Amino acid sequence: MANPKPDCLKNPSSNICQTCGMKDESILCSFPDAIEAIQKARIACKFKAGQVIFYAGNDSLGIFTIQSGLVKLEVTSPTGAAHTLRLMGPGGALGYRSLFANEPYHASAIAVEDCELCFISKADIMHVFSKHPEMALKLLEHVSKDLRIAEQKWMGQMDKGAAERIADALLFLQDHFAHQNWTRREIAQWAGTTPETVIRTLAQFEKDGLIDQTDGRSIRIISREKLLERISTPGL
Amino acid sequence: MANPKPDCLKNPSSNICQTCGMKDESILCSFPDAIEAIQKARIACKFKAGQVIFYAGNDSLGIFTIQSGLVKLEVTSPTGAAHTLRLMGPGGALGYRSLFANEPYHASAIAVEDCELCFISKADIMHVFSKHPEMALKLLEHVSKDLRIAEQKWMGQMDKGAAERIADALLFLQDHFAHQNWTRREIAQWAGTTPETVIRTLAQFEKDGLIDQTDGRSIRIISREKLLERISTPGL
DNA sequence: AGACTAAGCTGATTGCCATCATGTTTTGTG
DNA sequence: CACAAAACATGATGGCAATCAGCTTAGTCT
Repeated sequence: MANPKPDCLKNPSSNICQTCGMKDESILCSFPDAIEAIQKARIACKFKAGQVIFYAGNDSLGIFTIQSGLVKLEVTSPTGAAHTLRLMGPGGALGYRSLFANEPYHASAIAVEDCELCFISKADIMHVFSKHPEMALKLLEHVSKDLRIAEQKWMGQMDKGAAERIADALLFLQDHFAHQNWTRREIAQWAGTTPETVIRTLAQFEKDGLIDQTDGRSIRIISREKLLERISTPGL
Repeated sequence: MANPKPDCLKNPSSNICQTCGMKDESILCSFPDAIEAIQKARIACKFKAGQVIFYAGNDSLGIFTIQSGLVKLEVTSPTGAAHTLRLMGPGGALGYRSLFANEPYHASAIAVEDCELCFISKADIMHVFSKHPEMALKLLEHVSKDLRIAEQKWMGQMDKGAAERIADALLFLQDHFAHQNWTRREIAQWAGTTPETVIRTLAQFEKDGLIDQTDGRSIRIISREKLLERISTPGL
């Protein structure tokens, strides 16, 4: 096969994966029939925290699935501010939007933690699709949900204050990702605000007994209920 | 066939359409083989400006394609502010995201102008898909592009000032939709701001010779170039 | 025509939050 | 251990845009 391979696969830290575990949660593995075909097509690669998996503007050569670790999709505005679009953990995937849209990446993918990925080339994906047409519908469902999530998060940002967005972010990050060491900057990039505002807001939350951050820099949520109250109180 | 039909089809203004013209641009008509099957499944319905085609929270029973007129997808925040998520004209479609995600609508669809739609039930869509698997890939491409557009517009809103977003809106609305009578309110809902701010900004644009609004309420763009300059000037 | 409603327009005010500046603590690396 | 770099924290300032209020114009209906 003469499939193009991303640069990362030529790095010394890469190696061919014959036996890497297949997570059931992965969007590519909903159909048992297709798993074997995908297994054969996978190529493993590893990234350290902070490394860039792909850059906005480049073409998508295939899909990365996440075996372990956390990855963020990030866009940088003309003014230089970075914002986190999506976060993906084990079982998630990267690069599928660009692949299916036949567009270049519109965001860069960056490893938040050390992580292990598997790469599946576009040709291999399409080959599996041709044998298992139901998979396209499954992916369609997945991307359609992504679209709702993006539009909802967007609208949420619009008419909420910074404190509400930060409370939102705290709950979301705790619920969906084990990773405990979120920096104030990372929270800010997810909540669409600045590190200073995050710091001030967290101090206020602590004063109000909603969270506890006396233990180093980690944030412990004391009262989910009160945090939830802060998120949307229509009339007040 | 015992397919569920939306309420609108029971209205007096609805009628069965046997011969309505099929637009080539429609996302459902990329495959000639499938057109005939879809033709048979279509049901026509009409809406007047301001009428609601479906409400957020309801389940998607199928897809509407737009024969003529303009439709907006709108969300209302807990505080009561309305924002326009997407705009669709002739050849566009409605309801497909919810359908494929198997989720309720997350936004309401409202006719901006009088319009003529055609409804195709979920069962009919799926039947066509099963015979033409390539169509699912085409839809996947379409939704993937929607996702990019949503994420890009969102990011654009984040770190642009109101004037930039309004300049953006003016150009976008002129380029993509013939409809000339955008109210200040509609522009505000698209640009993510308030009617007052739109009015003040337009007055400033007029003073600077970018637009002309002496003719009643319509907005004539004098200099696209200068408007574009306002949109993104990174360093300055 | 007159009345009523929606849209357009203007001014004054306020508050939120980004920005800048500065200092402190933590981390991690040779 | 030292030292640099990054993260955390806090204060002061200013600008932008939402909000509220009042008013004018346009459009519609009887």
